[in-house]
Amino acid sequence: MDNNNNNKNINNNESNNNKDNLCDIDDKNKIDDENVLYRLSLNPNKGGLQNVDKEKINKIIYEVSKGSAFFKNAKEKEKAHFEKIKEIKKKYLFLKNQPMEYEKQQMKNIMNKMESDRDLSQYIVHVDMDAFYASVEELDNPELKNKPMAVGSKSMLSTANYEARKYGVRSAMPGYIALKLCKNLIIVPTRFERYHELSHQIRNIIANYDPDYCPASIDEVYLNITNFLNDNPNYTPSKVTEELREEIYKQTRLTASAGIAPNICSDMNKPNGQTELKNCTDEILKFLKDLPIGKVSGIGKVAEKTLNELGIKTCGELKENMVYIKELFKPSSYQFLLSASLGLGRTKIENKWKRKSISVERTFSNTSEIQKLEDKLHEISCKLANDVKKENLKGKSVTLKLKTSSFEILTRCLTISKYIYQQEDLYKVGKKVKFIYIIFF
Amino acid sequence: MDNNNNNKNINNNESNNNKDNLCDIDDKNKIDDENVLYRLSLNPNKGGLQNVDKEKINKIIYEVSKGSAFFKNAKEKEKAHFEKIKEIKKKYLFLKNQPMEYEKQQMKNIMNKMESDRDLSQYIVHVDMDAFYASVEELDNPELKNKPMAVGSKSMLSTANYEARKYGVRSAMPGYIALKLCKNLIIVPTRFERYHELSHQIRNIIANYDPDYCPASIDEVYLNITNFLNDNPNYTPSKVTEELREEIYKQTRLTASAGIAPNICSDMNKPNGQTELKNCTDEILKFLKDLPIGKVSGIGKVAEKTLNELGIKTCGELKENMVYIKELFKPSSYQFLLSASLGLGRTKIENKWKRKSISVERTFSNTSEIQKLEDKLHEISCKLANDVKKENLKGKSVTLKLKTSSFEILTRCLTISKYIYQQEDLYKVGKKVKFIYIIFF
DNA sequence: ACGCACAAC
DNA sequence: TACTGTTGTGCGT
DNA sequence: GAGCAGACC
DNA sequence: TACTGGTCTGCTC
Ligand SMILES: Nc1ncnc2c1ncn2[C@H]1C[C@H](O)[C@@H](COP(=O)(O)OP(=O)(O)OP(=O)(O)O)O1
Ligand SMILES: Nc1ncnc2c1ncn2[C@H]1C[C@H](O)[C@@H](COP(=O)(O)OP(=O)(O)OP(=O)(O)O)O1
Ligand SMILES: [Mg+2]
Ligand SMILES: [Mg+2]
Ligand SMILES: [Mg+2]
Ligand SMILES: [Mg+2]
Repeated sequence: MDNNNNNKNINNNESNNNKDNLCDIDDKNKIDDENVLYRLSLNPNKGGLQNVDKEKINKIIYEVSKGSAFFKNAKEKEKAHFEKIKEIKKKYLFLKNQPMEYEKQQMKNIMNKMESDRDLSQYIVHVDMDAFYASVEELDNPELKNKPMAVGSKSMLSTANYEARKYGVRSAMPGYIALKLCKNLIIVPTRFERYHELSHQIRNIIANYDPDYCPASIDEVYLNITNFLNDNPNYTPSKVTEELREEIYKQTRLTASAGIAPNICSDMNKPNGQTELKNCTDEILKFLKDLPIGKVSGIGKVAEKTLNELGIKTCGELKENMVYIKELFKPSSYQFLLSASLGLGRTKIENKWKRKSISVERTFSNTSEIQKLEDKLHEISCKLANDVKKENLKGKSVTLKLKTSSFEILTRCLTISKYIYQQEDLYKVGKKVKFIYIIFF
Repeated sequence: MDNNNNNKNINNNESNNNKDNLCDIDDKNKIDDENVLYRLSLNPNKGGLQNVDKEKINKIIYEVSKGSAFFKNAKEKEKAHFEKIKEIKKKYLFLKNQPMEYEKQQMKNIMNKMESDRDLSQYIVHVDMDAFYASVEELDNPELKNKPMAVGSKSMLSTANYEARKYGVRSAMPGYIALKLCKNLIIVPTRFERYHELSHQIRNIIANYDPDYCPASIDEVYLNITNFLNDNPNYTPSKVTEELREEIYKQTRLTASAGIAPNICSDMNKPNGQTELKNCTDEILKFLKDLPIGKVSGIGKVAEKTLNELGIKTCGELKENMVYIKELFKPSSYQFLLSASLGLGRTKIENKWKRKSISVERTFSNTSEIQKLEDKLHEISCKLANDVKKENLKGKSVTLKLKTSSFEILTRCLTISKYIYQQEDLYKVGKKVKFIYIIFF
């Protein structure tokens, strides 16, 4: 499920790939390892605790990662992104030297219009469970409590409890690296069914406050408590949220955090906390003023770096620079950033989620044996057919994804005339797809 | 060594690949297996005996081969060739309906000119050893005599003795197929050094008759006995040739056959025979009249089929059709066919052979493991470096050849700035070369 | 329609 | 020894 | 310069 | 079970 469809790709700028022959001599197309590191876990803006020794942790991560194929791939990606940034910067510097008086006035008008359209009538709450998988594991095995623990395997962790986060252990961190950061880390295997069970339980609780709640992921929900507040005049938004979280805790012994605000960080007071942003423009803008842009959901590490390179580090700075952003980014990205800079989250919650795709993927150790690849194709086609059957689905576009040992990701897609759903058909279409592979280099 | 540089590729016609959208409805692009078989050994025009049960042999070959990857490949090749033939035929039919009076007169003039330029003053002899490798093996192991025997392995035979040829066993036939044709066939492994030894011995004998003899391959030589005849007036060309063959036999106990004629089949009287074509236009043309075109060195199975499809089966017919051939084939092919139709072989023998390329190739069982391919690359680079060293060579263009399990042949070439010759360099360049490979289909 | 880079959890 | 798996977005071609 | 089909032994 | 290995030519792009 993915009801988080706000803006999954805002990295769309106007750098038209005019590879300029005239370019700085000492540019040299080299990317320092340091500039790659930000892609390898530990973004302080994203999930995790603050008070950790960032320097030390990054050093360890770097020592473990450097030279690896994964690191090399990150470096390649970084190099490509660096080129894009160069283009944007150039345009930005040019624009900065323009008066842009008309555009500035225009931007003011746009913002004023949006401001006047701001819907302050709705009370939206965003609830997100704390260290969800890890907390469920602690629930089922209390011995794990107060010990650094993470869910996943030595290859990859899904999440870590807050004890482990003190050491820098995070979601999407390989377990063997996490162990370097915290040698006492306990790694427990994933049990999806159990997490889904509790996820349902939690949603049922939330339904009492808004039957039209909108699940955003396995551990989070958006709900609109405006109706509830009208029906229960003695409640305040904060009180509703407290009660809701308390109710979750009572029934599941799991803690949740919440944000009372349109689309604004519910993780300000994590874990087991909540933050209210009054439905009031001034307070929202004050909150945003110094909020690092990377905190905004939809701005990932790449977009964050792009903006940082333009000198934009906070949402306040973003707002100030929207005149330029309008010129530098494609319309949809600009629109998203504009909304973000004004703190305009959705005030309408829709829960009519309809699946658009279904997929199975497996990572396996490097091989050059076609037979092994075919075996894998068979394996995933079986699982996929099974999953498809469960939901009575059918599809007519099949994408085969291949990740090389250098972490390059290739996809090949084939759209066929009739809908299919059976394993044999999926496998057959998968086999039809061709990957071009280069031998030797 | 290859001093046989007459015409190694005459399959160059004027079919400009105009793939016509308008084409016979029942054409269907299908090639019957029967039309593929001619590519799989047993071309009666080429080496071998005549009086064999061609039908039966072809049936056995077909039964063993059909369905194999090799056969499928031959079929693909045939399909492509079929398209070419279609184009040529279409043009041919068009031309046949033209008066072509000017062209016919022009052709007569050309032929008359060539005829008057014909050099009948030189006596050229072409000596070719009988079943060379096999005869050497019989020489060294007389037990093999009078038994069907071939040289090579179960995978591939280089040649067969005349006893084996009665069963249809031929050069370039896989040993395991040959065994189906002749279950008592003895297959002995190849011993190149030994054949080369005898080859030298034979050449030394020939040098007595023409010190400027020209080796055309390991077992054959062109020599010009004109000087010898002048110096020894009591000899006739036939007598010289007989003496020469007798001398070879005396000194090596190996039989040779010979043709006394400019470039005309020395295998008319194989084995252990000789044929003289008088230096006289009429006799030459009479000989050519009914000679199947496939007998001509330079006309392989593909060119033979092309011509056959035009109704041209003999050199006589070829001569009659040269007006059309001139239009249908590219200049160099036309030139070659014209000379062939008139029986104009080279009357100048050159022995200034200079190597143009040197290569090593190995066939191995199918693999999709890069490591194995790299190992093979290493192996052949070692052998190549060794061979290169022996002749003190160096080169700056490296071609890597890859044969797939479906017998598709791919080559990739890389020309570098400086000359190389060491194994390490050869290997390195080989590794630089890239093959594009398609996974799954 | 396809392939890619990014994003979130 | 070892860097996930699922869903979705927007853009360029 | 590069890649392919065809040829010969 | 299994369809070679070495050298060269001409065409096309
Ligand atoms: N990169 C990932 N890969 C796989 N599973 C993930 C990943 N990130 C998160 N998950 C899973 C495990 C998490 O417990 C669950 C919810 O994610 P999320 O809410 O972002 O973090 P969390 O609930 O573990 O901690 P937090 O207290 O920060 O919310 O989704
Ligand atoms: N296709 C081949 N592959 C590898 N080696 C070959 C091939 N054809 C011939 N040879 C080798 C083995 C032969 O004995 C030698 C001389 O070839 P060639 O003169 O054509 O046949 P031959 O000498 O075996 O019989 P013939 O009596 O017909 O001349 O070259
Ligand atoms: Mg959470
Ligand atoms: Mg979450
Ligand atoms: Mg011979
Ligand atoms: Mg020969």
